Amino acid sequence: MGSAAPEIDVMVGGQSRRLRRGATAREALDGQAGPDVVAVRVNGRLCDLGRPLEEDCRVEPVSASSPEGLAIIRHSTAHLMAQAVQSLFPGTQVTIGPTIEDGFYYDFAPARPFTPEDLPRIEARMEELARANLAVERIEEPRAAAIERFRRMGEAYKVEILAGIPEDQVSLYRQGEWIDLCRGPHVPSTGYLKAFKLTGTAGAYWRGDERNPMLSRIYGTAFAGREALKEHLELLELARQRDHRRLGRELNLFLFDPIAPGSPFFLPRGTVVYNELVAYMRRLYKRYGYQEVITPQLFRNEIWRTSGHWEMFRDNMYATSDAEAHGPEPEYGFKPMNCPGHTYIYGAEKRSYRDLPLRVADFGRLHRAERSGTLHGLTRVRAMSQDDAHIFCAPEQVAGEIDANLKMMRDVYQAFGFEHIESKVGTMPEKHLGGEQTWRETEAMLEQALLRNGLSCEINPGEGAFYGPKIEIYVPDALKRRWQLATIQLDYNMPERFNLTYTTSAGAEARPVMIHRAILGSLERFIGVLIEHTGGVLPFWLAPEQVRVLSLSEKVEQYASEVARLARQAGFRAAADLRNEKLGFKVREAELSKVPYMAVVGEREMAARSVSLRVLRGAKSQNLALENLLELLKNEALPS
RNA sequence: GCCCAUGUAGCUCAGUCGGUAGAGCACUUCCUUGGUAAGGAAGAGGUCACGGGUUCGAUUCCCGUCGUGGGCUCCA
Repeated sequence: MGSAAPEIDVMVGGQSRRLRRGATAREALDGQAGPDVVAVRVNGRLCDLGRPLEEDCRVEPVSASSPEGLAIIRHSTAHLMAQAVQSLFPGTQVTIGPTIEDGFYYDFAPARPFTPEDLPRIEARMEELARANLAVERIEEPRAAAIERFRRMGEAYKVEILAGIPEDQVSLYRQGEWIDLCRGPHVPSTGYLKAFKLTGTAGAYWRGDERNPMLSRIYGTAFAGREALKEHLELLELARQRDHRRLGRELNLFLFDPIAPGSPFFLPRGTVVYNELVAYMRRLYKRYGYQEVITPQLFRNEIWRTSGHWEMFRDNMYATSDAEAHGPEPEYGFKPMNCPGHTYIYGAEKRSYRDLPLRVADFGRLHRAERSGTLHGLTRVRAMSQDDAHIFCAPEQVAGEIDANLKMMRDVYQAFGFEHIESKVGTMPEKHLGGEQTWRETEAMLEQALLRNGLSCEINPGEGAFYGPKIEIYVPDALKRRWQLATIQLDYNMPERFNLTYTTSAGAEARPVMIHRAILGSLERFIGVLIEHTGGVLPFWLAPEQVRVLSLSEKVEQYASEVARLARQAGFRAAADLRNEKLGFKVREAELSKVPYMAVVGEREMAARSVSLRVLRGAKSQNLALENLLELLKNEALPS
């Protein structure tokens, strides 16, 4: 093009303006940039407010409360934190500091790791720097110059990052004396950062690789205003109160003891929930044509060698020997999955196409040697059961089976009130069996299945199982945290390794396909998620105690016992609280134990053979004749 | 497994600048027989996670082990 014209056309808010070339985005907005505008989009690309405009373009303001604006605020707050850290702890190197879902972090290589006590100091320095309202200035310079600059500053990690950047020109951001390599954009000055909070410290490997040095990470969050920050912190507090580990103890559902790390003890109440979930799945299995089996816990290692677990999954397995063992090598492995065992059931008979699809379900107990640092309540355990099943089918039946599974999954999640599920396809991991060709084909089949069923389909690279790609279903709980529960995995390897065959209608020998699937996932994790989703207020059909009869005085003890007995005889889990306590006390305890129905009986009720029924979290009570009470309970729906 | 923090009664937590510990709730007994979220009193309950070290003396300081919590990594 020829020599640049001195003026350019800039579209702002639907109006075109002539501006001199090199005018800043802020000038283009001309007063439309209120105090909550933190950046702009120039032809759709996010830029600093101070960005000079070099050609005809469209400029739109980005407000602090928009998702992009919020991300910019958080990113700038990460910089502010790094500046504070380096001024308080000279010699600390910076590495990276991205924004994350509800905040940001910055990883440092400090002289000593940070502790929680350091956070208030850092926060105070951040406040100072924000009050100083330092201008945030973008600098562009050649990559070589930047490398030299950071080398002189002693920032080895930044030099390493720069070495991996392909562009010749890089951007830096300066606020006060402090400077950092960054793509931007950022807020115009530190005074824009008004609402932030440092939330924790953690160790984190450089570039997420455990072979690299451990860095020291500080997490924080930031919002456009103090009000939004406060709301966020309140949500965190709410999440803390709903923590399933806390509720599990308070509601007497389960306990953990150091005697068996990562392995829950389900107490009588928790066991009711557990068993009701299994009963529910069994009803679905009947409808969807599954057969349940019980298989061994401990297998000779031969099975794990054949399945590939010995090669791919050994780190996660417990092994043992029996009394006759001679060498030091363990001869048996506890099953971490049910699939290899199920291949023996398949292979125990000569199979024909008429047997397929063969759907084999198993609630068997699994053990996995999870690393100690990963254990977390019920959501990450070493001993668990899954609503596991393996479908052996002909290749042409795969699509139909996956569809049926996705349908069953929807039934289940609807029953628990989980909405807005998210689905992904986990693709070939580094450690895998089989050829890449098959992997790519089966990955495509799963993607198509999701799309066909109107589900979203993100790719989760390298997250498949070692024997095949998988559909992962994530469910958000009431506090918008996402958990992976269901999975559908497509496997062409296991049938091959165990040499499974069937006779086709044409009389030929063919190889079946194996589909591994679970809907609740592990019962342990599901119960944990369900507790957090419901805050411990489980649906009636899962409630460990469905009705509690509260006696008002000794005079009605017998009648109270009778009411509870009648409810039990009608098939409900009911108990009578006959203790020598006031009614208010008993009501409080029943409320805290989340019992769905409280039947209060005093002398009036005894005389009328009725109860005064109080519903959990309902202040009002209602007088009901005994028959009507039982009728009401019977109408409490089971999930379809 | 790695980094940081942490471990005191069943639970939630005080406390001991080194001289072997305390509250509330829960539990037991007694009094109270009470109408919809805590009636009163008394009692019992702890090798201060475990193992070493320093010290006249360690629950307290140091080291290690185990557990737990927040992350990293891994995964249902």
